[in-house]
Amino acid sequence: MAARFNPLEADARWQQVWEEQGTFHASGDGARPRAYILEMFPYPSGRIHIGHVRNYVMGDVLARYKRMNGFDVLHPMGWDAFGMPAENAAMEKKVHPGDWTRSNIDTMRAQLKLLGFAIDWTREFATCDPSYYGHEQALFLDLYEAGLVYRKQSEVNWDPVDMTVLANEQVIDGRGWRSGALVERRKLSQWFLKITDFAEDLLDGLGRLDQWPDKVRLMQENWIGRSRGLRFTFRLDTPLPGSEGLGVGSERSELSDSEFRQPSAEPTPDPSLAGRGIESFEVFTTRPDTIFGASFAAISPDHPIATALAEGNEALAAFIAECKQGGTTAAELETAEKKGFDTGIRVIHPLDPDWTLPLYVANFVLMDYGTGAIFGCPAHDQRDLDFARKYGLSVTRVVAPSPEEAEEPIGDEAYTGPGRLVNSRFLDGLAAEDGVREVIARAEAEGWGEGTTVWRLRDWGVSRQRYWGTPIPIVHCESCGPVAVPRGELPVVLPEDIDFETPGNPLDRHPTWTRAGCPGCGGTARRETDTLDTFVDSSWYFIRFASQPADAPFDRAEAERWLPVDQYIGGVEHAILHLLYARFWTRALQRIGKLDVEEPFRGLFTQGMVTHATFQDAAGRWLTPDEAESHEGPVTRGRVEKMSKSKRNTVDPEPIVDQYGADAVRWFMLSDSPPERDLEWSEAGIQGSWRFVQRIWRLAAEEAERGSSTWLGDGDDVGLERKVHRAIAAVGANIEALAFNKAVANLYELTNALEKAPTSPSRSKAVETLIRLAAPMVPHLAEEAWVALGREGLIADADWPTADPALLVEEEVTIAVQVNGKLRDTLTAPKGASREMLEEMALASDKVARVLDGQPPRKVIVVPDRLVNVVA
RNA sequence: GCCCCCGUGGCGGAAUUGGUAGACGCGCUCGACUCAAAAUCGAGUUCCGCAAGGAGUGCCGGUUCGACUCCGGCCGGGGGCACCA
Repeated sequence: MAARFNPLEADARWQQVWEEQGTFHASGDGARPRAYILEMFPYPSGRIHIGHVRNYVMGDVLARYKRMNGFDVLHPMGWDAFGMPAENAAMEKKVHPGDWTRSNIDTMRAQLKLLGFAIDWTREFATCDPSYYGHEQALFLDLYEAGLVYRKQSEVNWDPVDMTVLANEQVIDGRGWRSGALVERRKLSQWFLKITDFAEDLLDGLGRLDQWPDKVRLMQENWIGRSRGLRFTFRLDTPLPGSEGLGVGSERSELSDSEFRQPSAEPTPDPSLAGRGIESFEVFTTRPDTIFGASFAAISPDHPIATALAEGNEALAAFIAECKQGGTTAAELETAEKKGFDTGIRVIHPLDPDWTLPLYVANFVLMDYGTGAIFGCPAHDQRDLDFARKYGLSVTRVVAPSPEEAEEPIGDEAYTGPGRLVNSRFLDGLAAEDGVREVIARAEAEGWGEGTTVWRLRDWGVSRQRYWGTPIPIVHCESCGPVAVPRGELPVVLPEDIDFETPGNPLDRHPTWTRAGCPGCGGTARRETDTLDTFVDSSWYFIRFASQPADAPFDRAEAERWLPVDQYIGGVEHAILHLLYARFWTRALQRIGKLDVEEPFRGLFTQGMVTHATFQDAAGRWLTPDEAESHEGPVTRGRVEKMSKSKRNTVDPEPIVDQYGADAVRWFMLSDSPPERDLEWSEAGIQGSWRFVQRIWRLAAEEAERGSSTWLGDGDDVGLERKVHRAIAAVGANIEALAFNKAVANLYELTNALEKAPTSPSRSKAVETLIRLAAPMVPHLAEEAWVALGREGLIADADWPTADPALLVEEEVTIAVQVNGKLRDTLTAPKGASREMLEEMALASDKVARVLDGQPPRKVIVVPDRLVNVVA
C-alpha cells in the first residue's frame, strides 16, 4: 500500500474510467428523480483561469453529492463562443475568429478534464456551431412572428473602438463595457426585443424566486424600476400655429389602458407634426401631491414639441444641438449644469385655468422615460430646484414636516421627506401620500389625467455591427422591406471567408454573402449584416443542454422534464443582464406556446472571485508572483485584487494541478472562504490542502493494511459513532446549502476525531464513511481509497451515508452556568434533565456560591439542555 | 445623490429561533523523531495578568435575566444604479 496518494498517476486513471463507463451521463430515463446543476458556461478566452475552477468545483460537488443521493443528474458544459475578443484576436494576431475560438475550446476542454469534473460531455456544444445558432435563428423568427421583435430607428450607444452598438446596460460610466472607450450617440436601424412587455411579470416573478440571493433580486427590481404616479395633460395657453386640436402624447393611451409603453418602443415622431399643430402634451409625475408647487414645465430636447419648435427657431435648434453633444460620463452628468431654453410658450395648470407656467426645453429631461416631459416643483425636487434657482423661477413649499414649518423657505436643498400639504388649496392638511391619491382621483374624474405605472426597463436592442455572432435571419428587400428568411433556409450560416483588415463589420463588405433573393417578391434583397447580441446566445443554452434534437431547438416535453435548473452557479457580474434576459426569453417562449416553464433558474448562487496579491517593481511595473520572488531590487506588495492580466496577478491552474493534483486544488477552492465571498489564492493554502488529502489517504491506507475483517460486527466506540453521524448530517446539510467552507470544516473535525480514536470496528467503519463524505470534493482520492478498502464498483456510484437520528442526540449535555449573564461554571447533566434539577445543580456550584457571596438569588432562569442563569 | 450589504484573534472564517464567542483551517511558539532538513506527530495560541481574575465581536447608547445576534445614532469598508421626474 502506497504511503502517499499519488495524484499524478491516479487522477488521469480515474478520469478515464469515468469517461469509459459514461458515469456522468444524464440518462433522463425517469427511473430516478432529476436534478439539473448548471454553472454559467465559459467564454473560450484562451485558457482556464482559477475563477473558472472555483465556479465549476462548486457545481461539481453539488452534482456528485446529488448523484450519491440517488438523483439522475444533468451537469453539462458548453461554450459561450461568439463575441468580440475573437475579433480582436483576429485583428491583432491575424488569425480567423473561428479558428481562434475553436482552438481555445480544445485547450480549455482539456484543462477542465484535468480537474475531473462530473460533466456529461456528450451534450457539449458551442454557441458558434451552426447547429446551435441555426435553432436560435428559428426562435428569433418565432418571436418576430409573435410580435415580440421589432425594428426601430433609434439613437444608439456607439462604441468607436469596437465599432459597434452597445446596449444601455453595456455602457458603464459612459464607456463601453469592454473597450472602455467613450460612447458616442448615433442613429441606426436596430432590432429590439420587447422585454418591456414582460416588465411587470419579470418584477412579480422575483418575489417567487426564494432560492435566489436577495441582493440579485433587489438589483433586478431596481433595474426593472417600477414607478407609480400620474400621467396628465398640459394644455398650451396659446396653441401653436396651425392647431387643429391634436395632442402630443395622447396616442400613447391607445397602446394600453392604464400603462403605456416606453416612447423608445415607438416610431420616431413624424416631423410634419409641426405643421399639424399641437395644443397639449403629457407629463408624468410620481408626486402629483405637489402639483400646487409647480413653477414650470419642461420637455426633453428630443421631444416632438421641441423638434417642431426648433424648425422655426434657430436659437432653440442650437440649444438642442448643444444638449446632444454633452458627455454621458458619470462625472459629467453629476456636475452637468441644469440648462433650459424658455420657449416663450405657457401651459395651463390643470387645476386652475387662470394659472399658467413657462414651458422650457431642459437638458435633464429624458425622452425615453415617462413621457419625456415633466412639471417642475422646485421645493421638493433637487433638480427642479437647481433649475429654478438658475432661471429665477418661484419656489413654493407645499409639503411641511410640521405645522410650524409650513412657511419655512426652501434653501439650497429640496425637501423630499414626508409631511402634510400646505399652500395647496383643497389639499391643505392632507398627508402627502393621501394627496397623491386625491389628485389622481380628481384627474381621472375630470378627465385630464390618470394613474399609471412607468418602467425604467428599456427594450433590449440585440443588433450588433459585428462579424462573430449569430446572423440575424432577415433579408432586406427594396420593395418588401425586411423579410424573414424561410425556415427551410436556416441556418443562415456565417461565412468564414472574410477580411479583417479594416475595422467595422466585415460582413458588410462580403462580396457574395450579402446577396439574397427576397422570399416575398422573388426580387433581389440584401442580407441583414448585423448579428445578434451574444446575450441572446446565453438566453436559452440551458434549454438546449436539456434537450438537443437535430431538427428543433429543443423537445418541449424533455426540456420541461429537466427545467427549471435546480441550481445555477456563476458570477455576480451577471446578476442583471444575463439573468434578466434568460428570464425574459423563457417567458417569451411560454407566451408563444413553445415551452411551459416560467422561471429558468429555481436556485441561483453567485460565487465570489478568486483574488491574489499584486506586486510592483521600483519603476511601478506589475510583476507576476513568480517574478516578484526572483526579482532583483525592491518589490512592493500591493493590494489583494481580482486576478487580471493587466495586474499580472493571475494564476494558471494547470501547473498547480500538475504539482498538487486535482483534489488538492478542488479542496482549496472549497476551503475557508464562504463561497459567495472572494477567495484569496495562496501557495500556503494549496499546500495545506495537499496535506489534508494525504491525511485522508493515510487513514484509508492504514485501514486497508489492517484488513477489513477486523471491523465486522457491531460498533463499540459510541462516542466516535456519534461524531460520525453528526458529520454525516452536517456535511450533507452544508453541501445542500452550498456552505462548502463549513462542510470542509466538518470533514476536518471528523478526520481529527478519527486520527485520535483508538482502533475499533467503529473506527474502521468510520474511515469508510469519511471517504464517502469527502468523495464529492476529492473524487480521485476517494476512488483510490475505495479500491484500497476493497470495495466494489465506483464510489461515484456509491450511496451517500445516512445519519442515524438516534446517534445525533447527545445523552449528556454541557450546561452553562451564569450569574447575571456572565459565565461562571459549566456542568454536565443528562439530556432532558428537569428545570428543578438543573437549578439545584447550578446553585450547588462552588463558583456560583463564591460570586453570590451568601446573597440569596433573586431569580433563576433555566433553559433546558442549555444554561442556567442565576440573577443576584 | 438614491438603494443595498458587511465590520468577530496575526490571517481566512465558525457561532439554530437572543443562550458557554473564536469551531475548522492558515500562520506562529514549544517539544518529539532526525547528524540535519523536509515530511510527520504531540502541546499551546483573543487580549491584559505569574495567578486569582478582568476585558472583549468597529464606536456610542437602548431593550433583555442574558446581545456577535434585536432597536436608534455615528464611524469605516464594499456593491448596485446614474439627471428615471
